[in-house]
Amino acid sequence: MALRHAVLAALLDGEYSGYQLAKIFDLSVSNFWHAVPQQLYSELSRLETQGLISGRQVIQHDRPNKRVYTVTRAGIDELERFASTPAKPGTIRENILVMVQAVDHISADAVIAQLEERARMSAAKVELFERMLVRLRGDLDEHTFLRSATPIGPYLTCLRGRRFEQEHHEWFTSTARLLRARAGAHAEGGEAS
Amino acid sequence: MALRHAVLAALLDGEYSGYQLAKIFDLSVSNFWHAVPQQLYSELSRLETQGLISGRQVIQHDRPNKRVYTVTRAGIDELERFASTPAKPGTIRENILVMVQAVDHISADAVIAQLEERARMSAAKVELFERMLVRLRGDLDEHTFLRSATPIGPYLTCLRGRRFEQEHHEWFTSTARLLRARAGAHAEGGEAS
DNA sequence: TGATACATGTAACCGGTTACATGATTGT
DNA sequence: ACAATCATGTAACCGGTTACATGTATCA
Repeated sequence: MALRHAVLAALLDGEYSGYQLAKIFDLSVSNFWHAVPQQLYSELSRLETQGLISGRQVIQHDRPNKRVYTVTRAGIDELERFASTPAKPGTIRENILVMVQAVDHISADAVIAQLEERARMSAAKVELFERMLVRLRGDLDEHTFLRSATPIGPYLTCLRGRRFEQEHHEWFTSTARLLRARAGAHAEGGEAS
Repeated sequence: MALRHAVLAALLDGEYSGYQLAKIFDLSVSNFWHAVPQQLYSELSRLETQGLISGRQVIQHDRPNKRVYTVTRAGIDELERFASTPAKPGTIRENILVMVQAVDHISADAVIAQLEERARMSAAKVELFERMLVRLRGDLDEHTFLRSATPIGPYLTCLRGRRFEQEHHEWFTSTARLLRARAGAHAEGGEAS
C-alpha cells in the first residue's frame, strides 16, 4: 500500500476535508506524492473505517457542509511502523524524458515545444514553493527556523520539492536550447553541402 | 497507456531481449521510467502483436536462447504521435519524503537511518550515471559531443538522471545531518531543564 | 550438486485513473 | 438563469505489482 501513508502524513498538519486535501495534494504541494481527488475521497473513507483517522462533520452556512479528518493514535502508530520499514526508492515516470530519449528518431520540434511548455510550468511551481517556504517559516530566517522550529517535516519536504522543480526547469531550458541549436546547425550544414 | 512509449524509446537504442531491457530499466538507467521485469515481458508481447516492434529469435549456445526486438516504422510513428500530444507532468512517489513529512510526529531515528541508507544508494547511482555518460560520449569532451554527436537523446536523459540523484544525495545527507543536530539540541535542552 | 546468471512466462491481485453523477451555495 | 467553487460519491477499467512456475547453461 502506498497512498495511505501520504494521506496520513498530510493530515498531521491539521484538520482537512477531502476537498481541501485534494488541493494540498494536487495544486501546490504534491511534492512527495501524486494523487487525484477521487483517490483521496476513497482513501479517507478506508482510513476512517480502519480507525487510523477520525472524521467529524462541519456544518457550514456559507457553503456545503464538509467532513474533516484528524489522525488518531492508531494512525500515528501506523506511520511509525511505516517509517521503520525500509523505504524502496520512489518511482519516476516522466513522459517528457521518454520523448527526449527518442528525440534522435522523431521530430525535434515537437519535443522542443514540450520542453518549453514544461519549463514555464516548473518556473511557476518554483514560485509556489518559494511562497510556501516563506509562509511556513514565518518571520524567522531560514537558518534559525531549521535549527529549532517545529514542525520541520513539511519545510524539509518543501525544500526538496523546490529544488526538484528548479533542476527540472534548468534541464528543460538548457535541453530545449541545445536541441534548437543542433537543429539550426544541421540546417546550415544542409545548406552548405 | 504509459509503459508502452518508454519501452519503444528504450528499444530505439538497439536490439534487446526482455531480460536485457529489464536490466536497462531497473539497474542503471531507469532515469525516466520505472518498471519491473514482468511488465516488460508482457509489454513486449503486446507491442509485437500490435506491430510496433518486431522480434526475432536468437539462438545461443553458451546460454538460453532469447528473443530480441526492434522498433518498426509503425513504432516510430507511434512515438511521433506520442511526442506531439502534451505530456502531463510526471508522478512523484517517494516514500522517504512521506516519512520526513511526518518526522515531527514519529521517531526521528528511524527516519534518519533511512535517509543515510538512501544517501548511500544515490551516491552509488550517481557513479553509475557518471560512467554511463563517459561511455556514451566516448572520447569526445562533453561540449563537442553535445554540439553535434548522435544519438543525443540517451545522453540528455542521463544528464537529468545524474542531476536528480545528485540532488537526492545532497538532500538526504543534509536532512539527516539537520535532524541529528536537532535531536542532539533537544537532548541537551532536556538535560538542562 | 548446488549456486548464479540467463531467459520467459501465467495468473491473481491491488492500486490508481477516468467517467459519470449529484447537489449546495455564492456571485454575476 | 448560469457559471464557478465547494463538496462527495459510485462504478468500471486499466495499469502495475507480486507470487509462482519453469527451464537452460556456466562455474565453483
